[in-house]
Formats: sequence, structure tokens, C-alpha cells
Amino acid sequence: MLEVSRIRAQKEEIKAALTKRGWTNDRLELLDRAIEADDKRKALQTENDGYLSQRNKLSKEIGNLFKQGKQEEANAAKAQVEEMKTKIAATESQLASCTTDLETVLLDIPNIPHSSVPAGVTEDDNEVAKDWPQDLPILGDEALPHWDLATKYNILDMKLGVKLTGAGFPVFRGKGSRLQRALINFFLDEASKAGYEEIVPPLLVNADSARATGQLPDKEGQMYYVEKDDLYLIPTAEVPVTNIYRGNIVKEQDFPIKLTGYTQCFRREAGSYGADVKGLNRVHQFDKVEIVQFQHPDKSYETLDQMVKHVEGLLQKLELPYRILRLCGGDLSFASALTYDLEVYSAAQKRWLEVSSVSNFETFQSNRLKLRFTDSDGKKRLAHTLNGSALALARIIAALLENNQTKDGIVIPEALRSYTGFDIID
RNA sequence: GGAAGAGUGGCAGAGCUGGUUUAAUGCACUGGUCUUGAAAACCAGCGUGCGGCAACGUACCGGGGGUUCGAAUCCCUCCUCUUCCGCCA
Repeated sequence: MLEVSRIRAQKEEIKAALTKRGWTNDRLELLDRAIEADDKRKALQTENDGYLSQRNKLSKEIGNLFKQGKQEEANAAKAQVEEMKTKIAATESQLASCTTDLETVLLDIPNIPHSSVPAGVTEDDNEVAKDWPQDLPILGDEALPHWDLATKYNILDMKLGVKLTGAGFPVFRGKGSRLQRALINFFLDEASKAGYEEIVPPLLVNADSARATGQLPDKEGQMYYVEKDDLYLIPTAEVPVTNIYRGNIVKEQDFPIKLTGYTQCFRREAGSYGADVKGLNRVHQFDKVEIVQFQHPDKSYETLDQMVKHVEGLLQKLELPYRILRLCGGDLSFASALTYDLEVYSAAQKRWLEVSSVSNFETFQSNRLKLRFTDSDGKKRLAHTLNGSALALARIIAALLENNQTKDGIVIPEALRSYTGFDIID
């Protein structure tokens, strides 16, 4: 959520930046509506405070009058307060509806894209920030997609998941399970080495947490919801891990705050069927190691680069061909100011698979989180928040299986062997 | 799940027979005096949001609602914690 003060101060720049998201005048007028609603809110607040002030003053007087035994005067004052209360009730209800209006408008305004974000509408307009320098691997015609490899080596069973739960809930078996566990440990160890504090958070969160990171209200349908307890299954570790600092005021010297968490992630992912979603490409439950940082506004883009480097390092160690995209305005998520997608090439599917998304949210998320720091002048300012997947397991496994298939079996990359305890799946 | 007790500012802890409480006091923290430096002592400052150029006003004592001219204080409800019982990985 953008701050109204920022919309006021930089309205024209913001309008210009939002056109990169494909926004036209009819939507840009939301900015004016936000300012209008805020003006109204301020006026009502001033009015209401005045009434409250009078009420408080009168109430004190009544107390004194009673002590002095001046019953009649006290009763007269009571009548005045009665009048005041009617006014207060009226302005308060206006104030409440006005605040709701403002909030509604603000929730519809996405983050302002960073100056380096290319304009564009679809993923075709994304910019390749770093391409794979070598030739892409070419497998023989006998090469299989991961869903067939999974069956061949009995390491992953989608049909069994259907029996146990439903479509999109994979069941890993044997070496498939161990590969899964190995990757989790590998990713967590790498994050620890890079200075991230490891967190094991709850997998269910309350509505306050879901709201603070922006899942509510806009992405409510994406989350599994436990009605009886009013809790949500997390779609990513970002939600509980980021919320650790909800409402906190940290010291400037605490930056950067670096957290990592492995969790299973749950997504309802309504819609979207077909070849693209086959196998592990899109599932309802998957495993992911997330990295999160809270940073001083002046340093957040440096940090974003470091986080991308970290994820790159993982892909290099796994010996997977990858490229980095800078997302265009149209493909940029609602809350992000700048996002890099890391994609791994699947030689069998002959396409790039998104395995990580690393974003700087600037103050967009911290505004809802109310995550602030005290700067050197003693002023309270919103921190910048960043996060990225490091990494999502399902698609990495898909890519590993496909790219590393040989006639003897699937070869485990060197870096993982001490974790898996085997070097081939056959 | 059942019973009892409790939730106050970074921490500790008063207030809780409704009205100078503008939330006492201590610790911690920040600045200053003193000191070669430090400690101690002393002086001052020290929550957050909103409105206001400011003075200041206003809201917040777990969340929400109510009673009252007036609520940290009384009532209802929800949440959390502690202790005991039950159940259980």
C-alpha cells in the first residue's frame, strides 16, 4: 500500500511510472481520489477532535460542580454533553466510512515501478538481464519430461496424490523423497552461510498476518482457509517470516535483517489448466526455502543485487542452465517495485521454468506491516522489505530430472551428493 | 475440553471502592555536569498513531462492544498467558 503523503508529494512522477504498468487515465485518477478522500478524512478528524475536546472539558467540569454541590449547573452541563455526543457519533461514523473509502482506493493502487523497469504488458516484454552464455543443452529424442521420468524411476507419483488428496498434491518416494530433503538442507545451509537467520515458522497464519503481507484482501482465493479456526495455510514462508517484524520499530544499525525459512507452501491456484501445469510445474503443495531481508531505504537495491547473486550461486552449484529476467511493468507483481525472475532451462520440455522471483517492495509492504526504523534524526521511517525464493523445490526437481537424465539414470550434481548420499537415480 | 487466576508504556511494577492519573515509581536508554578515562552521583530528556506551520488537540492500559456527563478502573464477549485436572503426538 502506498503512503498518501507520497502520493501527494510525487503525484505526477507516480502517474508517469504507473503507465509502465499499462495504466491509463481512467485508472490514474485513483491517485486524485486518494488525495480527495484523505483531505476529507483530515477535515473530519479535526472536527471530531474538537468535539471530543469539548466533551472532555465539560465532563471534568461536571465532576467539579458535583463536588461543590452545584447540582443544577451540573445537570445543565450534562445536557450540553448530550448534544456533543450526538455530533461525535455523526462525525465518527463519517470518519469511519471515509477511512474505509481511502483504504479501498489505496488497496487498488499498485507499487510504483523502479526506474529500471521496462514498460510492457506481457511476459514477452520482460528484459533478459543476464542470458545463459553457453549453448543450451540438447537431449536426444528419447529424452523424457519429468513426469515420465518420475514414473520410470518411481520417485514421484502424482496419481497417488490424487488418491490421497486430489490433483496437484505430489507424493515423492524413495530417492525422490531423499532428493527433496537433500535440496532443502542444501538451500538452508547456503542461506545460513550467507548470514541469514534460519526460521521455522507456523504453516498457518491469522488474518492480521495475511493482511500485512498483502495476501488479504486481494489474493484471498489463492489461500486455503480453515474456517473453524479462522486461519490460512501459508502460500509462502514470506508471510509468517515477514510478519515476525510486523509493527516493530528497529534501530538503524540493525539493518540488514536477514531471515530464511523453509516451509511447505499451499496454493489453491484456481484456474489455469493444460500442458503448462503438468507434473511439477504447478502444484497445490510444494516446498520452498525463502530468503527475506529488511533494509535501509538507501541500501535496498544493493541488497536486491546480493540476493539475486545468492540465488544464482545456488543454480551454478546445481549446474543448471539459467537466465535472469527483469520483469516489465505489466508482469510485475502488484506489490513489487522491481523483480528479477530466475529461470532454469528444461531441456526435455524445451522451455524456461521460473524457479525464483526476487523482489524489492520498497515501503509498499512495510507500510501495511508498520515496520519502521528510527533514523539518525530520530524520525520514524518505513523500512524496505525484500524477498526471494532460494529456492522453490518442485520446479528445481523437474529441471534436475530432465536435464540430468542419461541412459544409466539421473545424475545427481556434485554439490548435492553429500546431502543425498547417492549419485545417481536408477 | 473443564476449573481458577491474570493481561498496564523496552522491562519491572503501582493504580482497578469510576472524576488533578497530564498513567506513579524503579530499571534500562539518550544528552549534559563532574572525571585523565570509566563507574558512581547529580541534572534533563525519554511510547505510538492521527490532526495542526506551531502552540496544542485527540486516540490508545490484550482485541471488540456496552453502561456513564466522565472508564485503565464497572458490565458483556473474544483472544492470550499462568496453575491445576483431563486427553494426547
